[in-house]
Amino acid sequence: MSLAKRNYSRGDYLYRSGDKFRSLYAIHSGSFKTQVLHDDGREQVTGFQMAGEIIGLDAISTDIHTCEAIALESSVICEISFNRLEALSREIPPLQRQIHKLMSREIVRDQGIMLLLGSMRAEERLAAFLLNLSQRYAARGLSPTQFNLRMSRQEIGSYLGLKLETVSRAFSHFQEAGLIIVKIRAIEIIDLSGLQACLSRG
Amino acid sequence: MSLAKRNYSRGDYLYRSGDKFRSLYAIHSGSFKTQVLHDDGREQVTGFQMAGEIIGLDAISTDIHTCEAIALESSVICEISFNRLEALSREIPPLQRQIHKLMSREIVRDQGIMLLLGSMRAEERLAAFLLNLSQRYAARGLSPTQFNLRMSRQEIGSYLGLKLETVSRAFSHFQEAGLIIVKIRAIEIIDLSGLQACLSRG
DNA sequence: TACGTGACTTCATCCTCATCAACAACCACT
DNA sequence: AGTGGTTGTTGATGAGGATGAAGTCACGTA
Repeated sequence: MSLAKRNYSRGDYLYRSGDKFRSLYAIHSGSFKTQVLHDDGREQVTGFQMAGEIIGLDAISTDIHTCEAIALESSVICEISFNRLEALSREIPPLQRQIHKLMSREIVRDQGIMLLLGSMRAEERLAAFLLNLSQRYAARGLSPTQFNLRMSRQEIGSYLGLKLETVSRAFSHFQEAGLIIVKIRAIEIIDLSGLQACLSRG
Repeated sequence: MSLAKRNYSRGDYLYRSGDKFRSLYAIHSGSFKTQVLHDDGREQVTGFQMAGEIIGLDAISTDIHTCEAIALESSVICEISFNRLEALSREIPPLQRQIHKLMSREIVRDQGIMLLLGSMRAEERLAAFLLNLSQRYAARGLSPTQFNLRMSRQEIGSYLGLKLETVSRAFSHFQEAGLIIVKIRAIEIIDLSGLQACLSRG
């Protein structure tokens, strides 16, 4: 297994749309965003990935990357040769199953975002976003209620289908409502269940 | 390989959210919609599938179906045992590669919809939808410019993140602009490149 | 200290799309 | 034909979020 580690700084591309597909990338530390580009220049952030997650699954389909991945901070990446991974997985059924689960999980995640983009309003989207981050930090043994955002308001907006001003206003509104405390990129969640209620209230 | 064929009528469930995962389903003829449900009752159509396409990939992740699939018309389904498919694919590398491509293609498709939902306006969304259908009918040897919609305005709206009234208006507007002719569910595309222009114009 | 820059917030205004409601077309069943 | 139910069209109105511009804050540099 080729497991070469490589460093990336904020803004570095891990791969670009159109690049030939060779490997999957496991985030060893740090975080990335992935985004797709439209002909007319519009871009849509399709996900934020953090340590322990795998990027590059989109490219298996055509052997060409269809989106691009950019480091949000200093990060370390393990490159995984896909040919070797496929070969290995033929000999190790549990590995095969893991790969399938990994890809399926990505499909389920995307469906959740479609639900969010298709039928939630601005503040529900932001609440869902914060709760998702909270869960993922918790799953890594970090605080689920205090963390620093790695991405800008603009990037959050692109991910959630909103303009950055709307994101900014929703943050302010949550703060006024006593749900969170926002200091630019430092977030403290005061009332987790209040945020959850924000979601189910429709 | 268990390839039992089964018939479904309009409205029949192929599987429901929460069902145990056992098989993938290949659509032999007919068409389906898949949708996810939200706690508060909201639902979001995540895709329309037609003959030759595979449904059920979402369930591999947790062994539980996370969305539901419903027949849009009389349809025939081939059920494919996933355990046997995995076993076979260990012996037939090209099959393994096909499965990976299939799942990756689904991820790419979802990213396209995220782009649509996150950054396009109503008429662009409908144009993208019609062009996508057109391509898929063409790929099946059917007319890319004349076809019958299998789904209601409500279902199109749910898929595109719009209300059915907005969908209806967008259809009327395209017709006034001479791009298409709409007779309820019968669509004729008059000006394909005009529809494409509708997209890139932003 | 002064200046410049980039990221975030706030405000006033405008536009798109959702909402509510009335109506028309079509189907299945009497 | 008559009836009710479902689906689609159209119009008037309003709300949510986009837009554009200006203001604030933190930080780096001279």
